[in-house]
Amino acid sequence: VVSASLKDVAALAGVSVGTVSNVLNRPDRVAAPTLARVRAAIDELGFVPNAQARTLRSNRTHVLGLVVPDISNPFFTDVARGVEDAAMEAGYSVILCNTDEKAAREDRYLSILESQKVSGIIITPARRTLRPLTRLLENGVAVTLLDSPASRARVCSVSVDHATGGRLAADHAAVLGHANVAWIAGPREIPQVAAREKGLTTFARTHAMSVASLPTTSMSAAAGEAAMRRALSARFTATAVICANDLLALGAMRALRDAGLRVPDDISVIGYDDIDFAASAAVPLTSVRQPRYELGHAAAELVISEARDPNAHEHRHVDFQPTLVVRESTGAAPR
Amino acid sequence: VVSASLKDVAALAGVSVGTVSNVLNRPDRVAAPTLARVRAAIDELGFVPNAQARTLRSNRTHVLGLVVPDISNPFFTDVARGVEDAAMEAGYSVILCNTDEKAAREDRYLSILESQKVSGIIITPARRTLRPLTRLLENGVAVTLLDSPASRARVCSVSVDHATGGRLAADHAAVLGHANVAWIAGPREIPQVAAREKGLTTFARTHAMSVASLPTTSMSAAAGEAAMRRALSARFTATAVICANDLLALGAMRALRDAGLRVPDDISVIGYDDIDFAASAAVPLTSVRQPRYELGHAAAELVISEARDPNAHEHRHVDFQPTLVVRESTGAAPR
DNA sequence: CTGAAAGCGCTAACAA
DNA sequence: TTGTTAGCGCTTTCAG
Repeated sequence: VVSASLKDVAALAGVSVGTVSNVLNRPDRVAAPTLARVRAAIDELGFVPNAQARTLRSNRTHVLGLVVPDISNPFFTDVARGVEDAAMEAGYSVILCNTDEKAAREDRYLSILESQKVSGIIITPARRTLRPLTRLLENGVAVTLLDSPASRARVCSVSVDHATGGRLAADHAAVLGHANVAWIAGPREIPQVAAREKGLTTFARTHAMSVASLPTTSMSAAAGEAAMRRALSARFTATAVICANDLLALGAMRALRDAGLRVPDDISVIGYDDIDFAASAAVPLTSVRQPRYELGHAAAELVISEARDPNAHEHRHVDFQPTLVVRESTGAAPR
Repeated sequence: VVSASLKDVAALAGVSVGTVSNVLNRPDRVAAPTLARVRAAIDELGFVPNAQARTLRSNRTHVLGLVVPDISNPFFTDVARGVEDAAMEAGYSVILCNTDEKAAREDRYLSILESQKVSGIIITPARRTLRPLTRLLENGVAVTLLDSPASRARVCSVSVDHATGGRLAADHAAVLGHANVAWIAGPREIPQVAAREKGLTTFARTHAMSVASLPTTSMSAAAGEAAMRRALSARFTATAVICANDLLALGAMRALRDAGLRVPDDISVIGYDDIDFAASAAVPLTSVRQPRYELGHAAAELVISEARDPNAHEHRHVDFQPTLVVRESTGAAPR
């Protein structure tokens, strides 16, 4: 069996292919009776237009590429849902591309997306440059950057104000009376993390708060646990621990518990991201929330708007504000 | 700017388009010097073949559809990674479709996938029937079912032996001396959950273990916490709690902790899925592991193999075995 | 081994 | 309002 084509529909309805095409694309240009007849034929044959052929001729696909470092990270999963929903609302579909932060994988995927003639790409690039996207941009593919500090002159972007996020965490600790905090930092090469640290330390400098930085090599729970354990084994005077993400915080809480310290009575813990598991941790975690779904949704809207009308389009930069979600892992500083 | 076409390459290399096509698809049929010349031209122009046009003629895409109920669920996230990696290895890309278990969304996506002429679909259907896939199947689209009990006569499938999973959990509890266990059940309509329960109760019947079933309306941590709280407020004699998934287990542990019970000293807890957070919970969770990534990888391999050679293909059913991962949340029954 | 030419399903002029 | 027709970029016979 082979699926019905526009020609088959035309034959069955007793009209020309041009008319069927009009029924599909400009129904207003078609007389009512003809319209009805053609639509009946379409239903009868279960005709679904071939998107490839349509593209070939009209040079417009309804496909987007979403390129992220790691879809198993709950942050990107929720972003992906936002992208997908916005895309579906606009009649677009989404090709998912996972780079694992590997430049080679990214290149491979960009080439596939080019070959698929996607009309837009939403990307958190593996490098800090738009270089690999040059040819796509030249060919008129709409690109929106997702939470990336790469140059924004030629593209739209959506991002979160991570400096504010860092400040929010510090401010919350200050209000609770914590004057000595530890910062479980994550790798400093990650730009989002660097921004959070900046917000935190800037606040601390102007509020008589001392910050002990505990770097880690990854953003995992294991890394957080190890860092906390190491810190506890030396003299440790902080009464609050602020972490670069929730996984680090969950790990840190495990180390604290093993050391016999109670959260929040002995020590407060603050995370970042507000992943779903933050709420269901043994001690529900206070965290800085990023609007992940909204981030993805906005990115898709931007890229679709550019794809639809490249000429009228002006590049925009949407900056989301993080919010503090207070749960049980933070309390007043012990005296 | 518009991207280079095969014709441009042909002109630059001084050969015909047919020869360029051969360089792309059957390089062995081309003389070495010509090959070199054409490849140089390809590089110089940065030529990337147009997949749409290729499809139109050859009627073969290199695109798969992945249709899942909920990509925010870590289970499906990891499955998706498996699919994606297997697809990439074989030169395919993946369109991601999230149904939210809504029939209407599923229909919409299936129509998009048909229109995109994907060569294969991996799906956990929203209904228990293949009906919505009929036309796709008739048109020769390869379909593989993902952990679904829908009819398997006409398609490949991959699944996990959930009855064995239930038995593994029960057996582990029995070995530790637990004779009274509670089962936090989740919604019974979910077939995977029903199978787990069956494995559990079958084991219990033949091993003098009593099972108190605590149904919930969802699979969330909140539901697990509520169920546990409710159970504790009545007389509660179980020394181990087995949960239909890890989220329920994490919620249950929170309720236990609030009630002043220690895990595993006073009561043991077993989860299901072994999501990443199971390991980083406050008390690392003993859980029944499903090979999620492998499931996705295998599904993609099956569907690609069918897509590549539909005639030589025979439908296969790959059944994965779950394994028990023992962590700190289980211990000997208190006496 | 290479070239010429037909045609995949559709859209977009243009003509009627 | 509808029909006719020329391609979109590529693959694939079939000749040479």
